[in-house]
Parts: sequence; C-alpha cells; structure tokens
Amino acid sequence: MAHGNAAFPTPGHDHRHCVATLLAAAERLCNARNARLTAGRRRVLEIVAESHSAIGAYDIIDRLAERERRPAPVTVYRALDFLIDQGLVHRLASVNAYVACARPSDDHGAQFLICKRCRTVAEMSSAAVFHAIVDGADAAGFDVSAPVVEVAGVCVNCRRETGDGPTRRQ
Amino acid sequence: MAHGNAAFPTPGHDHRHCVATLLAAAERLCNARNARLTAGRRRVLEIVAESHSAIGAYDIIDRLAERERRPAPVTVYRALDFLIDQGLVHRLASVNAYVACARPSDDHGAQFLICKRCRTVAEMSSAAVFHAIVDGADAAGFDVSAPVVEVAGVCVNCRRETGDGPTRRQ
DNA sequence: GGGCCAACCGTTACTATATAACATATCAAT
DNA sequence: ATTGATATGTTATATAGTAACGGTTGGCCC
Repeated sequence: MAHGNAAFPTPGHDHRHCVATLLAAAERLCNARNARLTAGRRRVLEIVAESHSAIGAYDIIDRLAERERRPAPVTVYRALDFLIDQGLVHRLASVNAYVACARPSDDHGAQFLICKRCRTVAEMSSAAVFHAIVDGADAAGFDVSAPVVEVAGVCVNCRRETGDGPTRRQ
Repeated sequence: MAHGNAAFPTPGHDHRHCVATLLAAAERLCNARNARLTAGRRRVLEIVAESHSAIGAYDIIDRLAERERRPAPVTVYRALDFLIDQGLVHRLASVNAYVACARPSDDHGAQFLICKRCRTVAEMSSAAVFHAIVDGADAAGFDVSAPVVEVAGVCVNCRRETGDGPTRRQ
C-alpha cells in the first residue's frame, strides 16, 4: 500500500478473467451513473482491455476493422473520450496511446509505469508521489489540478528475460 | 531546495536578461562539448526562450517565417532534437510543446508545472518526487529510465489575477 | 591548398494523431 | 407519437512529426 500497489501482470495469467472483470465493472459503473455504455463504446473498451499494453487510436481502428466496417477515426476518439470520462480508460500522453484502467471506480490519482520493451503498463497510485508533487507545487504557489506521471523503463518480466540489472539513468 | 526550487517568473521581470543568460550558457556548454550551436539552432533556441511558456513546433515555424524564409517542419524538428540532446530545451509531451530549460548544465531530473491559463511553465527538480517514483517502481520490479512528470494547474500569477483559492482535484 | 569525411541543411513527400462541422439516427420521457 | 437530448455517421481538415535523398559546409589531414 505504501507504494500504491503497482503490479505487472504475470506472463501466464488468465487474461480472459481480467477482461471479464473489467467489463463487468464498466457495466455496473455506467449503470449506476446513467451513462450509456453502448455497443460501440463497449467494443472499443474490449479492444483496449485486450492486453495490458498501451494501444494507439489507429490500432484500435485496425482491430475493429477486422470484425466490422472500418470506423472513422472520430468514432473511436468519441468512444475513447467517453471511456476516459468514465474513468475506464487512461490516455498516456507520452506515447499517444490508451490503456484500460486497472482500478475503475476509485477516483484515484494514477501514475503509469510503461515498459519500453513490451509496452505493458502498470498503474500505480502512490500517495507519496502525489504528495511530493503537491508539496513542490505549493512551494511555487501553483495550484495542482492534473498531475501527469508517466515513467518509461523496463518491466519486471522483460528484465528477467534479458537478465538486466537495474540501470538508473535520471 | 527541499522542493526543488520551482519558480514562476514575476510578470514584470526583465526577460531580456533571461534570454541573454540562457544564450550565453548555451554558447558556453556547446563550446565545451564541441557541439555546434549553428545559426539556425540558435534562432530556434532564441524563439523558444522568448517566453517562459511552452511553444509548439509549428508556432516556432511561424515565428521564424516572420524574419526569414519559412522553414520546413523537419528543419525545426532537427534543431529541437539538437537542443533537447544538449539539455537546452525540454519537450512537454502532455501539450506537444517545447520550453527552454531553466537550468541548463546540471543534468537534473525535472518536473514541470504547466499553467492552464497562461501556459507558463516552471521547472522543478524535486528529489522527493523522483524518489517517490523510484520507490514505487522498485516495489513493482520496474527499472526506471525516464520519468515524465508534467503537472497541469494554475500558476501563482494567474491565481492572483482571479483571486482563486486553491482547488485540489486529484 | 586540395581532397576528404562528417555534420548540417534544404526539399519533397509522407505518416501519425486528432478534431471540426454538419447530417442522421436512436433513446427515453412525456 | 412528439420532442429533446444523446449518440453516431460522413466528410473534410487540422496538427504533429518523420523518411529519404541530395547538396553544402566546416574542420582535418596530407
């Protein structure tokens, strides 16, 4: 808890379970909020949730085109806007891509660990990071509204594969 | 120092002094490194340094076009790549824009406070933020290479103008 | 000085990401 | 059934960034 519980998925995990849980949560949350999780939005969410990696908007379009008529970019962006508003998807500005939220429902400030090798993203929610940012901002008289924290690096699974030790280069 | 010394410029400050200092530092650093701060690169740096706000690549092109033949995008991007390599300019991924480095020469990990009203950017270099990120990442087995911290909010000058109190919305 | 290599720069074309504007369809409450 | 709000479709366009290739320049060696 001290570190916000960031966790990379183990390579062999049952991903269908992740997807099912996420979609169920999405359904429940949207229902509770009278937000319409329409078929199109749901399909976009399914695709984003298909992996724990960040996926680009145009890759989503390509995936959709495999099953249905290729949608226009704006269609996908509108679905993404909705999903982001509902806290079901996060946008990663540093890689222009999108990732399913690991913990929908709690209105958390999140930080993202983005693996450069496999693109897998872990979401952490560290109070220490948040407070350090707010403290620094306060000292400058800055009123924080939306901290963006996206950390590039190498995830635990990719490090194991190559036997890399930690290389810290700030 | 505890908070990394982030500071927003006071509205009435002598900005020519900022620019002169920055260009002098750039000259000195590039010289020491045998890096060629050519005329074109220097002009791009001047424009980026013209204000403490983030400026987009295409806005740089527009500014250049006022004084010379309009350069192709790639020309400006090449200059920016050089300036970023030399640590004289930072790229802000969350706003697709560029800002002059407040402290060239020290190889700092930086965090950026970006005002939503006036686009002014303050650079902080908080060890607390950096360590909180690394701690969280370590707990997930993640090897940090490049943390991106860009904080949207309202700067001290804009808050004074509108009499806004702090509104913290994580 | 002449030749040479590396770097820098110009030109053209192109890819990638995201949005504007406006028309049509669907839902859901009366 | 009517209506107003929300959602979606369609077309065009804006914005950001890169690839590929050729020409130019600056420093260095002989």
